[in-house]
Amino acid sequence: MNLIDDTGTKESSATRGAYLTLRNMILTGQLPAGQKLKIEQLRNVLKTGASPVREALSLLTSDMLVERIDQRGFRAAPVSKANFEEILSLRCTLEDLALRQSIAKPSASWEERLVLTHHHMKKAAGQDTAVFEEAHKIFHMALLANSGSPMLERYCAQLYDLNIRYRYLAAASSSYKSRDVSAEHAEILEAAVQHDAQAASASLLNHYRRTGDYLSKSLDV
Amino acid sequence: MNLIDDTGTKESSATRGAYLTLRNMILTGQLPAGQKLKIEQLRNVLKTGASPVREALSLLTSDMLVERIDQRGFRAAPVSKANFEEILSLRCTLEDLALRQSIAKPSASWEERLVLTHHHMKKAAGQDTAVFEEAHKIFHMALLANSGSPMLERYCAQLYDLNIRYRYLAAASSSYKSRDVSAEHAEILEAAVQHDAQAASASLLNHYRRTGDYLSKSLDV
DNA sequence: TTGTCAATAAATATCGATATTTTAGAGGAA
DNA sequence: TTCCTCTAAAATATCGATATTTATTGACAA
Repeated sequence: MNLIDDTGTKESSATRGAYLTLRNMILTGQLPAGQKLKIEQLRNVLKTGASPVREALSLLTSDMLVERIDQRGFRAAPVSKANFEEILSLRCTLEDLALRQSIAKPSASWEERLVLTHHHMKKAAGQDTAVFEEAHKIFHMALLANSGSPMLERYCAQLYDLNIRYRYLAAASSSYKSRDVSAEHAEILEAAVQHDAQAASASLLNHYRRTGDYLSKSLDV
Repeated sequence: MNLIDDTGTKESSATRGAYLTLRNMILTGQLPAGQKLKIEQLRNVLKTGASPVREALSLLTSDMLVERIDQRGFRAAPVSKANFEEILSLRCTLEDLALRQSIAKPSASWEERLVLTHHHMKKAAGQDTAVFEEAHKIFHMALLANSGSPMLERYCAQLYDLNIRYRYLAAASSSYKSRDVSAEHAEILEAAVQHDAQAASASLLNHYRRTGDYLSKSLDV
């Protein structure tokens, strides 16, 4: 969950620490797509034994961030335009569903959380990319958090992360310039607290598709 | 994939063997829901070291068949009526989508595969439960296999497995008597090869929901 | 030059042992 | 009794070493 936690608090376990660090490295592109992930090499980077590393890689396999090739080790999952478009399309379907379910039986505490996380995200806007990304994810997940379907939310979170990876990828290329999306966020929030499922869903999908087009272009280059 | 493969061919790796065996044991209820999964105990059952066992359990975590409690080991994922209904609902949404996408741009080889797997399933009807279950899954996954979205298919396969677990659970209880579903299968196949997305989807969802009601009742007892 | 095969090097997968953490239970004080 | 606290037992998490498997290199034959 916490994107930047290497030194800070005492890691609960070596495996969990390795998992979080590796995941972060793959999402941000520090470990490039397709790269071979050698145990010995990662042992040095993470300063831990082979078992935690292997376990962390196994966990990342189910997040679809790492591929396991039997008897031949692990590699960072490859990226492609087709994969990106698949993620975008699935995300639109599943988040639309989760958002509508969340709005269908709204609760006061959920709405309060929405307002709060939106506020945090706005405050984080000026800061470091990683800090904003974290707040951005929390806001978007909060939108879906009242769906009553934990598995659906899990799928959405997974797809969200996979998408982030493409954002970092585009940011590294020159053609991508981050656009201002704060108005779009405000629009989604407003519709959600008004319990207007139709408008909320439309704003959310518009938000994703516009970013998607943007990223898609930078993948062509 | 192969539900019954303990002794047969040389296991490619200890981890993979442990993964397949454990998965099967959880799906069929040999390892009851919620049960603590002790490494030492599984080591004896699987006749392998602690590392492969731990890795297999990590992989099963992402299949949502095993829960990991940090520093406190693993346990078989619990079952509940709410969880069952969530699976059913998600399954209907996602398989509906995948089936429609498959039919949207049909290919000859896909249709041939449908007919073939349906035939195999019919032949397996009289045989052992495990054999039929395997064929049944292959037929249902074949229906979705032309969606062009590997991730969507993966989610569907995952949800399918989670559902199987409840079928075994119900079979163990007295109130559940397996009903005849061959007519329903034939109906789905027919609509699919006719490229009638509307009818195929309706039949598929009907098939799932009827089984769902059936299972749901047996969970009440 | 190209292709094949054997020997070597590298990397993975696995094991056995150990340190650390959690759980269970006994004993005692309020 | 009920609630702590402390200790012993059990189980997890992790390490270091080894066996297996895969990849690489270089010699030799076509």
